Formats: sequence, C-alpha cells, structure tokens
Amino acid sequence: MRPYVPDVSPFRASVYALVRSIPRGRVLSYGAVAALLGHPRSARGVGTALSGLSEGHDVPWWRVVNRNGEITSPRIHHIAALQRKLLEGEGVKFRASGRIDMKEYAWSPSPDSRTD
DNA sequence: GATCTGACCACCG
DNA sequence: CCGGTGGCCAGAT
Repeated sequence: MRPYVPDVSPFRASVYALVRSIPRGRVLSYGAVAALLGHPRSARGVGTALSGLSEGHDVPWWRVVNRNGEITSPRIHHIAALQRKLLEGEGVKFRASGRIDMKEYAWSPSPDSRTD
C-alpha cells in the first residue's frame, strides 16, 4: 500500500516525486522542476500540480519558488506566509527584498546533493 | 472538445 | 524596477 498515491496523472506524480526529493533547506524553481522532468515548458503545470495537493500528503511544496527566489503562492489564502515560515524554519534566509538568494539555495539533483 | 484560469517564464520598453 | 505581451501547458468547467 502506497503512502500517498491518489489517482493522479503521471505528470503530477512525477512532480510530487521530484519535489519530495528536494533536501531540507534547499529550493527549486517551478521552471527547474519542469525542466528536470523533461518538460521545460511546463512551469505553470508544476504550479497547477502543487495547487492541487490535498491534505495528508507528504510533499514539501514550500520548497518550490519562482525563478527569482520569490514566493508566488496565493497570499489571499495566507499560503505565502506559511511557505516563508516553513522555509525559514529550515534555515533558508530571505533578503530584505523578500527574496531568496537562488545562487545559494537552488538545488540540483545529481552531484552537489547536500542531503542536509 | 472548446474555453477559461493560473502557486510560470522570457522578452521588451 | 515596473508594467505589458505572448507563449506554454495542466486542470477545471
């Protein structure tokens, strides 16, 4: 019996799988996630996939930000505030501009994997 | 299957 | 930096 595998499209399943592999304290942009999955033009699809998460999942969705290291989650649902909180809780620091230094926190699956 | 929406991105001025 | 535009694509209706 699988942990959390509702009936989802393979695309969504792959997004969740990759996001799950992002180490603590590291982040990935929507575009990067899409590219790593072999769909360089599906950045929006990644956002859609994450927005469709239900309760009880084990996907660290907060480790996905936009290409500028900014949080683009819906503020009206106070999701953005939660995301920032969770990231800071993992040691990710935000600059005064409210952005993350992608040069430092952007993660890449292969070699430099600092599983923390 | 047509149409709309959006937690994206690149390009331009 | 800010705003506008076009393109892309997965989901929802």
